[in-house]
Amino acid sequence: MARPSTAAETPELADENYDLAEQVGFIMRQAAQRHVSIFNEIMGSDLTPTQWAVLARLYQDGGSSQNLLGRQTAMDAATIKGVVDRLLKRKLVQTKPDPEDGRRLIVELSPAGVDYTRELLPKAETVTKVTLAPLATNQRATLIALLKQLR
Amino acid sequence: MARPSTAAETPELADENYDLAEQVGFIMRQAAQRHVSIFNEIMGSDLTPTQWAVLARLYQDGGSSQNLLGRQTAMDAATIKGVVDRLLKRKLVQTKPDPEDGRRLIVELSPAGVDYTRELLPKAETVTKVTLAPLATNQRATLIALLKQLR
DNA sequence: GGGATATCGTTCGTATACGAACGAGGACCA
DNA sequence: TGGTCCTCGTTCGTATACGAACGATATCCC
Repeated sequence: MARPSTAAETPELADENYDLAEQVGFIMRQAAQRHVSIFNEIMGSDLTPTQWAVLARLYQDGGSSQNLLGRQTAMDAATIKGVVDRLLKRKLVQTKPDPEDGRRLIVELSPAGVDYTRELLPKAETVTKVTLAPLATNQRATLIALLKQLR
Repeated sequence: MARPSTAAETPELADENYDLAEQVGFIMRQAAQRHVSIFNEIMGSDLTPTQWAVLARLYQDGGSSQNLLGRQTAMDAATIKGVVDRLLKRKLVQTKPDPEDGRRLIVELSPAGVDYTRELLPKAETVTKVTLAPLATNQRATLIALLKQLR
């Protein structure tokens, strides 16, 4: 490892083997960036990956409370609120109070949201396909299995 | 796949096999979230993963122009500017104009930044270790090799 | 020399991400 | 019944992320 020009010359050899470019976190961030880039190309820039996650989850399993929806799509309460608000503004989603629990807000797809989601499903499948294109078929299953263990 | 309550009943069976929870992008986002969470626990909340990436890169290879530094740490020009600005405010980094190119701003570690980075190196190694802890040794190399193909 | 082209750093706007704090509502038990 | 504790949704502040546009500077090539 090269020394920075301003470094005092007391190299602790024990740490000289740290290479940023070899750390999982850094590599994973780059892979995720490429994925988002592919997503934007294919899905169009008017929908983000997190917004799509919400639509897809609601399409699969119907409405749920806002916080639960956030858990199902890997967003905390503050983040899911912003996403739902933006989907509400576009009328892809609608909300209503939960009659059984005064704290809860039920979020579900609007009819327009259902149509919109259904139209985008083939593109979403393409996103996954293109993202995994550099890998051989058996490698794709391996990668997904390994990533699942890191959740 | 369950139908959303507001869906018209015209299932296109071709798309019924899309499951959000099985898409690489979604799984990768969750794995990245866990990694960041581990990072924050170990490194302390006063430094972010991207800020660390900048410090580590400068420590390894010395100063470089701001945009090049961004490329090396996987950030675009707008993002790297914000990160450098915040590191400047903490005096972990210093800048100077490039005498050979009037457009360039050279960014390098300050002496305090060198010390700070060197102290954190062992913790950074721990972050990688803990992140990969759920995997067997041979699986770790496999995962990294696969992720590298997705950049 | 000078014009076309490219790069550099900056700024703006929008969208995640998430910690922290808050009030309202619900569950539980003494 | 009343108190304690938890969950829910909301808001604030900070930090990535990145597209788009801009002016300043370099480079290339006729």
